[in-house]
Amino acid sequence: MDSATQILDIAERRMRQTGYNAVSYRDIAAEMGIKSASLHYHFPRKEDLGVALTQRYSDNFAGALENITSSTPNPQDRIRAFIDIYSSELKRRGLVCLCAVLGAETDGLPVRVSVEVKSFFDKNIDWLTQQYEVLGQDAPAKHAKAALSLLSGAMIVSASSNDITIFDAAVERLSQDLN
Amino acid sequence: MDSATQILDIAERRMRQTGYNAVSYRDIAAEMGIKSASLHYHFPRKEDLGVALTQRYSDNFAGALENITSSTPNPQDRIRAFIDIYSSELKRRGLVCLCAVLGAETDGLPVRVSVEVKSFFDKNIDWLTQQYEVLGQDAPAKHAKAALSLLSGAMIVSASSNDITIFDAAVERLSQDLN
DNA sequence: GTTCACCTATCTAGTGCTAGGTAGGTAGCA
DNA sequence: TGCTACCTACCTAGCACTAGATAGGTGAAC
Repeated sequence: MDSATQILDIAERRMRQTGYNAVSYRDIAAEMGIKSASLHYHFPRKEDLGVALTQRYSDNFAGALENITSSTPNPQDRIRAFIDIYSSELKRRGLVCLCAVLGAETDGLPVRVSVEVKSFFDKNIDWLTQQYEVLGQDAPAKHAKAALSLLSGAMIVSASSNDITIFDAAVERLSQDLN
Repeated sequence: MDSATQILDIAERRMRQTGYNAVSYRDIAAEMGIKSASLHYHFPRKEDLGVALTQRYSDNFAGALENITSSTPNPQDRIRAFIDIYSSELKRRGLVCLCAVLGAETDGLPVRVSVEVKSFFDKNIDWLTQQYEVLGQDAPAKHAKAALSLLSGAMIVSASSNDITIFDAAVERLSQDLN
């Protein structure tokens, strides 16, 4: 596999577990079996790694949303598919959304990284707003903001408490709107 | 003011903005106008500071919940008062709940600190569960878990996006259950 | 005259980051 | 084909700096 991709994969997993500042080039390099100096060949500064990471994450997510939009006509099913993205990541890999984690330490991030995080939230809210609009919800934007907040918070509290029933309760709550 | 209290105050504010790992003894000491070595007199290890911080935060919160319980008979009003605690901190001081922030970086915290964070969430959920139970909600525990998740996530997303309407949407959503 | 709250000075470990080097591969050209 | 030039992806070595942490000293307050 491509080294840059491997670096991003490892950094992403670690940052989703511990946050941005707890992850070091040395840790990543050690896991890869190379020297930390070599990481700077691919990502000159840690900030560059952070930006590449959040952009890739955001792009992948946007792609997934496009797939849902084109393959799923029903807005209820679309929202269920949206929830499933977060759900499967948490249940299969035990990982919280990267941007939810980084969002919690916003003021401790390089500005370029926090800008990407904010942009990720924007895109999510916009997409959800569209779905709730089609669904005929009054105040679809409010619904979207609350839905994203609920999912983000549920991942964090659930992972931190090591209690998946917290996340499940949040999903159940969101699903009730769809009937 | 007592130095230990002052240290805790500064550390709390900074950690609620940037997370645990981005806060250093030097930063805190500089803001106080003393040397970083002096901090170790009050809190020998950073882990000790983290534990004291989360315990104080958790105790203060538990006290506030007791006050609400004894002074407010109506469960609807109790939940509104609960929401107001988070709301006023975010709106007046721009600060996210300490444990929501630390919860996001759980695996990057000293274990004793993450245990306190988990305990904070437990207490919140227990108290909310009681209120929803009195309210006659079916599945009060699920309601409580979703409510805490929603508030925690809304603080993070709202602060990170610098958009208070996100938090407001969450509060509105929670308030609708109470009518 | 002991305790308290701080200091100076220093340590070890670890951070991001850079300089300079090199093995092995690729492309252009005589 | 063989030579030259360049590139990729690492390496060793070490820089400057910051982290938390410690030992031992000082002056004021009780």
